[in-house]
Amino acid sequence: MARILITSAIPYINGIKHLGNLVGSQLPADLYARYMRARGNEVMFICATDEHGTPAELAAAKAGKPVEEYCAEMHEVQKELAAGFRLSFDHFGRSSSQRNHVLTQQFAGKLAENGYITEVSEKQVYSHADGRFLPDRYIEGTCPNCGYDRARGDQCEECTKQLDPTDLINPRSAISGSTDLEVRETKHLYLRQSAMRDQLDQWIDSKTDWPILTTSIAKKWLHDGEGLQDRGITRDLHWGVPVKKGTEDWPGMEGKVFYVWFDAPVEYIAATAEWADAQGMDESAWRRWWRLDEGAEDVRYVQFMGKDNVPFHTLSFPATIMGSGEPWKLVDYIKSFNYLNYDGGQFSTSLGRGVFMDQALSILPADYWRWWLLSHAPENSDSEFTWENFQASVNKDLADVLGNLVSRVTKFCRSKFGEVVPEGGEFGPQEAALIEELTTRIRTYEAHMEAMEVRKAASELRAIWVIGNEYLQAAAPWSVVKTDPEQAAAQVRLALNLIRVYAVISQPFIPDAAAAMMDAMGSTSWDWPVDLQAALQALPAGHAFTVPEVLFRKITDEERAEWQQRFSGIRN
RNA sequence: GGGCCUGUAGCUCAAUGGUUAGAGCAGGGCGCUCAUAACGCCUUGGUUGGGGGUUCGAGUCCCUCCGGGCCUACCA
Repeated sequence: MARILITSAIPYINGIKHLGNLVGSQLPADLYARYMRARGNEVMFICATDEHGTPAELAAAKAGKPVEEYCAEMHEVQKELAAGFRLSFDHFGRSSSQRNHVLTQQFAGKLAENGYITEVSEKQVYSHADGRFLPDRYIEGTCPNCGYDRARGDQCEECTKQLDPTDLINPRSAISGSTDLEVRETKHLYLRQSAMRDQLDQWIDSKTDWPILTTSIAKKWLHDGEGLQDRGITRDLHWGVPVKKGTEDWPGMEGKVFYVWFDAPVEYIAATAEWADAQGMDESAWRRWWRLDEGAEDVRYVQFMGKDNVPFHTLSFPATIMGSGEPWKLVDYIKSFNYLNYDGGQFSTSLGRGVFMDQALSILPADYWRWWLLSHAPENSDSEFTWENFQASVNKDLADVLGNLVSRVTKFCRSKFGEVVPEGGEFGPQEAALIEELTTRIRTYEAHMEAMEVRKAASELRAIWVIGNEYLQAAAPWSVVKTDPEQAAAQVRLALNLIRVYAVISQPFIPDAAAAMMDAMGSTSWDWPVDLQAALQALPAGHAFTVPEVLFRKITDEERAEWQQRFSGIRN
């Protein structure tokens, strides 16, 4: 039994996430966590809301609420939705927690002690009307290069030229539109990532089994231009972790907070501590997952994220850990994903284009979405959601192949033998062949799951379901029963046991349907079918079962057309 | 501009440089009647984006052109 620490990139607090966000981190992380638990490993699966930063403050202001209150509410909303999608976090924390404040400040203190923090005095734009410093991209103006009048302070989206906010002609606040701006001198802390470049480079080089997507992004940042740059880790905001050197005040940093990307990854650790607190456990309960000197030596740590998060997880956060000089657990494997597009374009939170988590659950159960999203996960390149594809995949895979199999087996048994596992007959060559083929395929499925090859695992699982139908067709108990009821009984007994095995191995993908299958089989035995021969005898002759409700109803053409229309434009 | 990823059947995707490029869906044919008009079997379908090169051998490696996407460090 291994110990596996799994974290999903933490979703930002300012609204409900869309399906692209879900499939890029939380959902595959959940698949892996569920599989690893099913195999008997000790798993710690952590996620949280990422609550700090300018966008959170603006979203709260827009909602007319204090930012603390806004975040608390949105955290509950996201927590509920995660539960709705059956995301099996051991803890869903908050980056605004006291645990995170303390840990973030401790890391900063250690980094300062070890000489990895420098103070830099710089000029930033302050907006009197907004009462805040403005991040570069919150300043708009006319591009000096191409004349585009909505260029942002960091880059002109029209001509792609990199800009400095002071380059803009007629600059204004993107928040209020105010032109009452002032360049002010302000002091910030920088993390000296450049000083750790070689160490990070060697560390990345040692990760030869990581996805290309992960390592190529890291390499680019390490070697591009003058190499890895130092990074500002403080901001002039109110909402965040106050800048402190451990537990001490940081002279000159009064009123400033740490940059959200400095405190967000630390929340992985803090959320584990929050978990221990919620369980009423002591410090050692969470430290054994994170401290190499307190039991984490044998932990395997896997992170899941979309490609936009890769630089922070391959460079900034490891630099924070390495620079602390303390024995914190570094990530062992980073599984990163490309983007999911929506029907010919991008999902858009601002335009309300695409399907969002709450909307998805309002029209269909979680398993439908889980199955489609995971079986089409954007692992090698961006992939695309279309309603036609969704309807076809879900109807065929879930309703026809799996759902109908359960239905035909249970209903046939009920009509010929009653609602108990029938007695009599023996397994013959046909059954032996089935068991052999299934064993091979289950081993392949396990290998794909171990390797986090999500689409391949889904494809193999589907093939395993198909074999059940092939067997029934070949065995034809509905014919055999007329001449040899004992033989038909043995065939049906096998098929019923197959349903229980399918519930066990399908559970990581479709937990609700799996539970319904297990429940219908009157069993609570979720043991993984390491020995399939034995697993197919778990339900003995005479064992009672029930015929379940239809597991997956089909999506009609009318529904598909209506949803296609409803989610094409502006979110209501 | 630079870097990276990607282009394979109508659609979604496979294929350590090594037989005749494979699956699922869709299309066509046959079978079955237990089942959610479900299932099974057979089958049509390819100049692997274009061109050039390396090699005994290229979907795979190199060059070039074309298309799609991402990143480019103060949104997170």
